[in-house]
Amino acid sequence: MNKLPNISESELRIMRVLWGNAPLSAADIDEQLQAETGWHRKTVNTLLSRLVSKEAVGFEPHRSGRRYFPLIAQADYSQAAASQMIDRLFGGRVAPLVAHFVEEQGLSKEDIEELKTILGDLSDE
Amino acid sequence: MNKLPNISESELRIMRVLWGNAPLSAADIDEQLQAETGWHRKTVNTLLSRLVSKEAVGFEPHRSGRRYFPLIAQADYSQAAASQMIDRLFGGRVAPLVAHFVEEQGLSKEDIEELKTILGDLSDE
DNA sequence: AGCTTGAGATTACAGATGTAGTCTGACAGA
DNA sequence: TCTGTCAGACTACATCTGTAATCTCAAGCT
Repeated sequence: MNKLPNISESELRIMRVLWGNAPLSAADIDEQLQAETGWHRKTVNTLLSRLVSKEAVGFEPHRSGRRYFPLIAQADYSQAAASQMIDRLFGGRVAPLVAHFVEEQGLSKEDIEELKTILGDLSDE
Repeated sequence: MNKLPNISESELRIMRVLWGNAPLSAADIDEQLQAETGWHRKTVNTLLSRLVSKEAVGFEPHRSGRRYFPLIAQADYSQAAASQMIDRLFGGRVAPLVAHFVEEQGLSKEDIEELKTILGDLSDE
């Protein structure tokens, strides 16, 4: 089981763009992040290089540039990050997190429905 | 609403000790962390200073030393960290996180029961 | 009154991170 | 073919982190 690389906050923004829509050129990514971050093109470039060396992102040549795409799945990364957080802050259990969340910001209707469905399915087995 | 300070991974270990049992001297903390981390006393000391300057930890003089205690509540910190993570990785919704968790590692009986209770209470309102 | 000792303050130093600037080489025109 | 341009490579640099080592000063021992 190859360990997932550490991805920093800024790098994660790039990953989110790529997870949403890949492959993309550096320019495409930059454009999509402009509104959100205002970063310089070079910044996007640096982050891409770092992600490539971490093997979190890959690329293929395309015309006179490259197309980048994620090498690690969003689901895998999210799951790993979430369970790390849950271990560190909630003793490895999900329920306390949900409880916290409910108290502080409440759940949306969709969340409630979805959770009920999930729990219902579990009871069936 | 005063922003919670950023607490790094190592600093968080100190916080967890203090959340579990405060006030404590630096030596007490060091002792409790020995098994887990093997850190040098000086390391614990540095981390404590950093936490004090971030105002995450406070202290009072005691004999020829100090007693440290947390200035931010575990619940507040956990909640903030969790919702940040949920925003970044799951678009701000809890259900997808739980769904992921279920798929990857399943839920304990307690989790299931607790979640049902939480959801049940919500439906009552 | 010196000397040792332990607590906290200050300094160290390498690797990660945020955020670019500069260098270089290939393609697009003039 | 010379030249400007744009992508990517390499370099920069301040801050944050992890992990200590050294400095300083007060309390206690002799």
